[in-house]
This record gives sequence, C-alpha cells and structure tokens, in this order.
Amino acid sequence: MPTSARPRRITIDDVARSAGVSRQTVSRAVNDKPEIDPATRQRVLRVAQSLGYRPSRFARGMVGPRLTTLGLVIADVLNPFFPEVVSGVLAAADERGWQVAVYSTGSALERETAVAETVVDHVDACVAFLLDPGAIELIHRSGMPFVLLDNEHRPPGVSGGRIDFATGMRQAVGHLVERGHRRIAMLDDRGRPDAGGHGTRHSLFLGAAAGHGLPADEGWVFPAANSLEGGAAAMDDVLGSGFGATAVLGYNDLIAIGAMRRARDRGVRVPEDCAFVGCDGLTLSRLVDPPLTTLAVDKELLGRAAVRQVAAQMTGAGTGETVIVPRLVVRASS
Amino acid sequence: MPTSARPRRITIDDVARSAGVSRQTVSRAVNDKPEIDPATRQRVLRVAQSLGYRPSRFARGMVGPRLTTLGLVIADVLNPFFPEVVSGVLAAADERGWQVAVYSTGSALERETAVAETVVDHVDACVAFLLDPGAIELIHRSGMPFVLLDNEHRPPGVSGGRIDFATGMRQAVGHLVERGHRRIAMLDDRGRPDAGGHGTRHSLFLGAAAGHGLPADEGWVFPAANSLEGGAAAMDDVLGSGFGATAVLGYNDLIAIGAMRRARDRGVRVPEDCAFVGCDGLTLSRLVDPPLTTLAVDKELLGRAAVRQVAAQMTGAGTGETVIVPRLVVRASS
DNA sequence: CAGTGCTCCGTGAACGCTCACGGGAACGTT
DNA sequence: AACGTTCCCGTGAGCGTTCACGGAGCACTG
Repeated sequence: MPTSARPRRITIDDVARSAGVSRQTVSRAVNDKPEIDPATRQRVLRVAQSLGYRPSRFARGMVGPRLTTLGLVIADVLNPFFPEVVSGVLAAADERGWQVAVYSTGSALERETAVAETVVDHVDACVAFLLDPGAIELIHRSGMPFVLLDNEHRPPGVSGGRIDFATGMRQAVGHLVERGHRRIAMLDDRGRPDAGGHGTRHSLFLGAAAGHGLPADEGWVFPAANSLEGGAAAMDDVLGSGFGATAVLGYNDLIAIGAMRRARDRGVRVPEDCAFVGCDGLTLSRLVDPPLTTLAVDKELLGRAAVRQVAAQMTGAGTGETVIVPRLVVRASS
Repeated sequence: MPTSARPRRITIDDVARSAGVSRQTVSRAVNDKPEIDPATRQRVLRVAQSLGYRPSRFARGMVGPRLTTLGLVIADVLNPFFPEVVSGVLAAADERGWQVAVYSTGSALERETAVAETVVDHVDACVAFLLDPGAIELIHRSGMPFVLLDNEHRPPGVSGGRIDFATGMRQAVGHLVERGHRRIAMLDDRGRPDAGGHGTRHSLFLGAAAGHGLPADEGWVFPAANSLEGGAAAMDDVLGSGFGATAVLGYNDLIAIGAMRRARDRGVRVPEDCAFVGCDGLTLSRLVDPPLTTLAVDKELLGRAAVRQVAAQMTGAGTGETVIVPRLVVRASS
C-alpha cells in the first residue's frame, strides 16, 4: 500500500533491505548463482517480485561482460529489398550474441544526419545504408566499427559491401540485345544524390549498352521515384516521349514492376511489345504477372557479410570490401 | 606507438590524463557543453580522437536520463506481414525517442523461450508476437511493460492487440455466399499451437459459415504451412480431396496466393472455377494476378497501437486491449 | 581598491550492479 | 579436541560517466 507515486527506481538495495539480506545475496538469487540456500532464494525472489524490482541494464553492463548492440540503418522497412538484408543481419548477429537495433530513415535524405547522431551514441557498431556524406562522416568519425552498404562513394577507411552491377548490367543488356532489342529505356532512381555518377547503375547501364554497340546516351535514361508508383509514372514518360523503347530496364524490381503494370494497363503487351528487366531479385518479382526477369542479388548474404566485417573490425582487423555478384534470372517478362 | 595489444577499454580518464585536463573538461568537450574554452575543446577532442576514445553507453546510462529500448519480437522478417508492423512500431518508438531492438524467432516455436530469455534482460519493454505460453509467462513475470499481439490466449494481466476476425470472417464468408458459393474450403495455418481453438480464424470461419446457413464442418478446413509453398501444397489437397470447393479462403494472403497460383497452374480458372480470398491485405495481394480479394488490416496501426500501450504501462496505467477491425477489399479473385 | 560578475576548470559524490575476498556456522575427520 | 570442508552469506571495491558544487583568474564597476 504505497502512500504516493515515487519516480525513483527500485534498486537491489531496496530488495536487500526489505528481505533482510545483503545486496550480494539478492544478486545471487536473481542471477541463479549456486552459493545460496534455496529457501532464501525463494524468499528473496518473492520480495523482488512484489517490489517490482528489475535489475538495471546499465549497471549490469558497467561491470559484467558488455552486451554489444549493432545498429542497422536502412532506408525503409516497407521497401521489400530491406527485409531480406535485415534477416541476414539478424541471423549473423544472433550467432554472435549481439543485439540489433533497427533504424529507418524513411528514405528521407534530410533525416539521415539525425539518425546518424542517434546511432552514434546508442550502439557499439553500425551497418548502414546511407547516402548523405555528412551522416556517413559522423558515424565514421565516432570511431565505431562501421560498414557502409550499397554506396559507391565510400570514404577511404570505411568498410563496405556493394553489388557488382558492372557485371550485372553487362549480363542484363546482353540478354536484351540477344533478344533483338535495340532501344532500351532505363528507369533510374531519382532519389539518389549520386545520380549518374561513376559506378552507379545509371552509368553502368550506359557503359554496357555502348559495349554492345548501342548508341546509348542520357536520353535513354528516365528518372523515377523509388516505388511502384514511381515506376508507373516513369513509364508514362517513356511511352509519351516517342523514344520507342522495346525494352525497359528498371533501377530495381519495384520500379520495373510498377512500370510493367502501367504498360499493360495502357495496352502494351509484355514481352511482345516491350520487355522488362528489374534489379534485386525480390520474391515479389516471381509472383507478378508476367514473372519479371531480374538481376537477382543475395540480399541475405549481403547482410551476413556486413556483420562479418563489423566483427572483423572489432577484433582489430582493417577495413575491407565485400562484393556480391548478381545473377540474371530470365523469366517471362523478357 | 603502443607496445602491445591491451584489451582494456579507453576511459575518459585516459583522455584527461593524456590531454592534461580533468575528467569533467573532457566530458564538457565531448558533450558540447558551453563552459569550456574553444581552444581547449579542440585540443581535448583531438586527443580523444587519436586515442580512439568512445564514451561508455552503460556508464552514461547509469547517471543521465536513461534511454529506453523497446524489444520487438516477430516471427519472421521475411514474412511480408511483419515489415508493416515493424514500420509502425519504429515510427511510434521514434516519436518517443526510444530505440527498437528487433528479434526474430524464425517462426520456430521452440526458439521462443530462448528469445524471451534474451529479451528479458536486454530491453526495457516488449511488444511481441509469441505463441509459447512459457515464453509469454517469462516476459510477463519479468514485470516489464508488455504487449502481446495476435494471440487469443493472452494470460490475464497482459495487454494485447488483436484483429477482429469475427467480424472479418462474417464479411468474407458473406461476400462469398452472395456470389453464390456454397462449398468453401479454408486453408488454416497448421503451425499455430492453438489450431481450431476458440477465437481462431479456423473456428471463426466455421461459425461465420454456419451463420450463413452453410453446413460447414471440420472437413472444410485444410491445414497449410504458413508460406506460399504451404498454400500451394494445401491446394493440391483440396483439389485431390473431391471436396468440390468453388471458393478458397486462406488463413492469410501468403497461403491464399500460394494456393491460387497452384490452382491456376493446374488449369483452374480464377475466379470462374474457383474464387480466392485472403487475410491481412498485404501490398503483395494487389500485385498478383488476378489481384486477390482480402480482409485488409492496418498492420502499421497495430504496431503504433502496441507502442502506445507500452507507453501507457510505463506511466502506470493498467493493461488494455486494442482491437483492429479488418476491411474486406474485393478484387478480381472473387 | 574592494566588490561584483563572468569564464573556465577541477573535486567529490552518486548512479546500481557484480567480483573478489573473507568470515561464521555446521559438519565430518584424524 | 583440534583441524579441514562445505555451505551460506556479508563487506569493500570498482566499473565509467555526469551532476552539483566550489574556486581561481580576470575584467569591469563604483
């Protein structure tokens, strides 16, 4: 029967006092240590329960072996690309007894700095999909183990994981050319600040097209928001531009699927009138109609590899880079 | 030039000593406090950086305002149902300045206890999809704020969030009956330990069918593993059973979609020969062919509501229950 | 010149817990 | 009877940080 609300935390000493024993005995009871009388243990446990005692994570962490928390920064859980990465990270972290705190920037570039600031003093290591150089620098400077994913402009000294879309684009474009296509539109993600820069899918596409003897230039690239709707809108642009595309290559599956659906809605036959190819190899791409040809990447592996690299940095190893090679999966859309 | 590797952590005192100032001054420099000379701040910061100093989260948490970490336990990130819930939880937690640690049981009942044990002493509050009574009891007994989601067998004293499938099933079955269907097969999730129990979709389906004058019994229910493949396999059972279903209702969209695809592959026309209805209203359900009729539930809201309840418990409020009513979205599959 | 204010910095204490150690009681052993 | 063991339990110290206080130095005022 408490007389009034008190905000003060209930400590191990409160329990000790109330049970008529010492701190240490309470600790023994709570932590299942052997050197304690079973009867005492029960009594102490009962008192602890009735007082609502919960040991402080922080005080525990101060003394015992510290729990490491891995921060995972993604753009958006709702983007089906990320859950698979998360799955890999979760599994690999679990194997090491780590905890994973997930942060989402909501695909908003301007939020990245804020998220980075939070991450910096709430976790021990970080795996992140980040684009803003300021945010990246912030985490890097904090000195914590850090792996940056899917970013071609990685500052020196930070580890990374990337997907070899140079090889991938060659495969994809080669496949399309083989099928007789000569005019290929690429739907680029307009949200990325590095649009068109070196190593991006955008420039890699142009390079691969040129490599196959196609007169590709910037006019072949159409910007799209990174979503189904974005792909659909971009498809309207392609169709309205008079470009005369017989094939469309999406920055990712989401954009490609959005575009493909819009095309069909507008009476375009797939793949007879226009073929579609995506990137990422989402489960989703297999389920749509027609099933989408795509550059499949092992996203779970990407996550696992990132954790592995973080672990390496913790043991003093230097920085490194993991490269994942996509695999072209040909389906009915092309 | 360090002489040898030493595992000891670099503390604020190391920095203080090395910079020739006191702890407090280092603290001021690191935390951007005003009462410090800018020149001193720079010098201290430089020393800290060169020593690789990183403040201890635990020591900080001990004294300052404590960061609260919310544990979120889900069955599987790869199941597209969960990312939307996660999204809601992340957003609501962020508004409160909380951190979210995600745990996945991998849909393995036997792992739930282990996860619960971890959760209990690594987080301050918990939102969970859990089925094993032992795991649930473990978390409940720890005394931390706790919200259990999507479980009809919630122990007294724990808050919960559930979906009103009683209403939902009435809508879904009503819709099917209206379309003239008289033999409806239900594909139940065989993975749940409460299969067929009170309040489950299974029994709710039978009740709704009876309510619409259908002679439904256990023979109308076919068990399925909770996945696309599980739905497909169950569809084989339905087709081979001679049950003569003209409509199939899935435990969720995943199962329904798997079944629908298998049916089409075997020459069944949808919806002419057989109609399909799912539950959950995944984004995916809109994308498949034909688009799936489904009982849409606001999963993001479910997550937000759960966090709200956790917050309420923290301020001393009692336990409660959130109920989310699904909405029937009719599409081309029925 | 004493008094007042401001800027910058250092010292003790406290946060809540576990570890290492030591001690008393009860029992058995020589 | 003296000693060694085992079983419980308590005491001091320390983990790394921030907060509340106090004090030194300097400039500016009356």
